[in-house]
Amino acid sequence: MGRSPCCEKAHTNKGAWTKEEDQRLTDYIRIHGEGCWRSLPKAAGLLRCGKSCRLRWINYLRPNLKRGNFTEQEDDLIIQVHSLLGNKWSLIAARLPGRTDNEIKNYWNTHIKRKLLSRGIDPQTHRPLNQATTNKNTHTELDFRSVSANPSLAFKFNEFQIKAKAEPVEEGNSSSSGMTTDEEQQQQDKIPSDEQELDLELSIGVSPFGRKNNYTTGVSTANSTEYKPLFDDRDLGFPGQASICLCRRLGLQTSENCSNCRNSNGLNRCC
DNA sequence: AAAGCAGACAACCGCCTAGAG
DNA sequence: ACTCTAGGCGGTTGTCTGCTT
Repeated sequence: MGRSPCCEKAHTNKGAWTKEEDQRLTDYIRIHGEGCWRSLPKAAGLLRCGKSCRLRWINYLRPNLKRGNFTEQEDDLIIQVHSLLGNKWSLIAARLPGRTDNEIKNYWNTHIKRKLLSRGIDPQTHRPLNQATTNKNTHTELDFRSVSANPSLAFKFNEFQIKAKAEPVEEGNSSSSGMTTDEEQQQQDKIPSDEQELDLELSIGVSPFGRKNNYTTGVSTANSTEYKPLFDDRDLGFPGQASICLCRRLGLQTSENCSNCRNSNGLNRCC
């Protein structure tokens, strides 16, 4: 038995949206708000799939979207957060107000990938290209889905605060990169200093605050490890959006340019 | 001026998860 | 405990646009 289609495909428009469709969707959401995407097209008089409406709204019609070129600062932030989270576009987008996950994903694939390659850096591992083939799994990409879906894994994260970069998540002695500990150490020793700056000590654990989907970061210093929620939708103006504030941890000395670090009074609130 | 090509990005597809029943 | 559904996400595709030949 196959998967049931998300909508009646025979009577839905596909392809580019017309101005009239945009207007209908915008008007409807202004009056009724977001949500119930499945029934929205019919209610709004649109011959579109609910998913398509949601995507159009989120990626194009939603207010406060920032259009236009990415700044150098945004570039750097994307690269650094990507080095921590991997292809978690929605999480990366949560750090760039006004940018969408789709926009960042496209920008990554068309600009940043090339930029990194031209610098001799592997876009997936964030390591020098000549190391990329032997060191593919040693970056700090975190599989949040597997953590949340696997209670025993979640327990491990909670109990032991496993360091994502330094130790494999699976039990046993197999290294994720297929190298021995000594070989991995040798690879680490070869990494140029500027690369190592990106290798923040990142540990994660299930949120001690008991909020759903609040994964935490642990930032180790010489004396202690500080754990903070990675995202808390209360920190943002729009509920449901995830927030990760890493600006200090990513090396920014001030939070002046991080809108998520400032409250409505312009005061620093989370760094 | 026209054809071919590459880049950019909007939109779609299919999978996954959470929550309701 | 199980099934079903809606929403969300990441990967991929399609189309448009601008540049080069």
